Amino acid sequence: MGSSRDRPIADESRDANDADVRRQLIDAATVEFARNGFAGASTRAIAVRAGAHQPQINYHFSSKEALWRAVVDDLFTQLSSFLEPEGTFEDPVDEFRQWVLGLVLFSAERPELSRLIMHEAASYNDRMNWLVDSHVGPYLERRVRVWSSLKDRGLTEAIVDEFAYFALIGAITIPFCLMPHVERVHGPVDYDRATLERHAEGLVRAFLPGLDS
Amino acid sequence: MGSSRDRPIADESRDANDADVRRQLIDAATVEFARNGFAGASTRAIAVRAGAHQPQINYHFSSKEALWRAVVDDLFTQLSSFLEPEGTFEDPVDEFRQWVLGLVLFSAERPELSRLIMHEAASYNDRMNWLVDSHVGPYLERRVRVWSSLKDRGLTEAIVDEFAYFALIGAITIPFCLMPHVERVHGPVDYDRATLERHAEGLVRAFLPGLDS
DNA sequence: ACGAACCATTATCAATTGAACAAAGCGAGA
DNA sequence: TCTCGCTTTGTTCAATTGATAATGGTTCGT
Repeated sequence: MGSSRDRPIADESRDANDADVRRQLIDAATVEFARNGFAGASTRAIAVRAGAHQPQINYHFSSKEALWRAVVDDLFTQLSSFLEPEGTFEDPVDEFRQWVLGLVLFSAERPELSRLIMHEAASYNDRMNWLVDSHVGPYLERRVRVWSSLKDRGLTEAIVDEFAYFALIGAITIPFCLMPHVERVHGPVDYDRATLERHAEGLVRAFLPGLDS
Repeated sequence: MGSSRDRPIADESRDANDADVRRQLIDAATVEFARNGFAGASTRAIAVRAGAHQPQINYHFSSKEALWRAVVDDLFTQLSSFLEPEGTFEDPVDEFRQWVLGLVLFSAERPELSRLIMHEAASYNDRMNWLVDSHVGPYLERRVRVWSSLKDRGLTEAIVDEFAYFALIGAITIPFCLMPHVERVHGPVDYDRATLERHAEGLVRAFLPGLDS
């Protein structure tokens, strides 16, 4: 254990250390939580992956739960950078299209967020309540409103309204959520920007047949 | 469902007891595994929910893992009863439509299967390997073949091929997988057969715009 | 140079986990 | 009635969990 293999810091890093451990811990926790869920991820496994020691988790974050929330905060920050403009659209179709594309690109790059949510979303626990209250809630309401607006224009597919948003979320994220399986079936897949854009546009047209371009 | 939940054996049950404990344990484990994942579900919580004792799990099943596999076997048995005909179709469109409807109806009644899979599918572990090898594998290949067949006829939406099946699976199951959230947003939803049929048809037409009925 | 604040590191805690074991209960057949 | 096989029940174990305490070292302000 005492070897230099698991040493957390390189010799050159003097003060980079400060926030660096936090960063390493968050990145490691993102992987572990996304793979194994909250209960399945142990703080020791996270620490090993981060090249740190287990008590450092309780030092830099107050608890395992707080680390989990920090991971989610971090992922949603990254997500928002993919959905940047957000609200500057006049045409709901443009907004819808931009949102689908942004979510596709984000899910391809960071499938961890969807995986993390899927682990918690099967029931209502404290973590899920926090997630809905502090992140998903208002965001989701806006999406529902855009969908209503599109429906009023007669553009939407005849999917049951209550399910439309979640069906779309599923269609967008599940292929990336289950990427190991996609590749098991189809072999390695490459996600050039062009392919992802084509995919996003396909989904838009599937859910908005009224566009009939 | 069982009326006497907190009692392991009803007084009347003489030999019904034999397989009854197995049944109770599987039902309880289905709930616990679906809610909390494999790691998050404890054998003690399962036993309490089943009105049984924790060591009975290792007696009737050899291990927690074996119980999990029994749960999955049970759920797939129920699924197959929803997708009954399976292979008697000449027209791939009929087969596709029947499959979507079956999966919608099943997911509405037993969202546990999708939830259970979502918990495991984020990475490849022993459980996921077993699940793919013994249940999902050939089933999935058939779906991919049907999709190819539909694509050859120019019926499919221009979704990236490798993602089509998984996007559809996501669109079908996620609304039921995340039912607590659907109801949090839209209030209680009722799943009359008619509504579910309408929903399934909407999804079919979304992914097969070539039908343009 | 001194001490204070910060952080890494080791060791250890109580609680919970899945599993194992032994003994008792119980029904059926000889 | 007695015995045998299956099941239940109570207890216990080793391992793992998240968290804390204690110690040591480094950096910076004064």
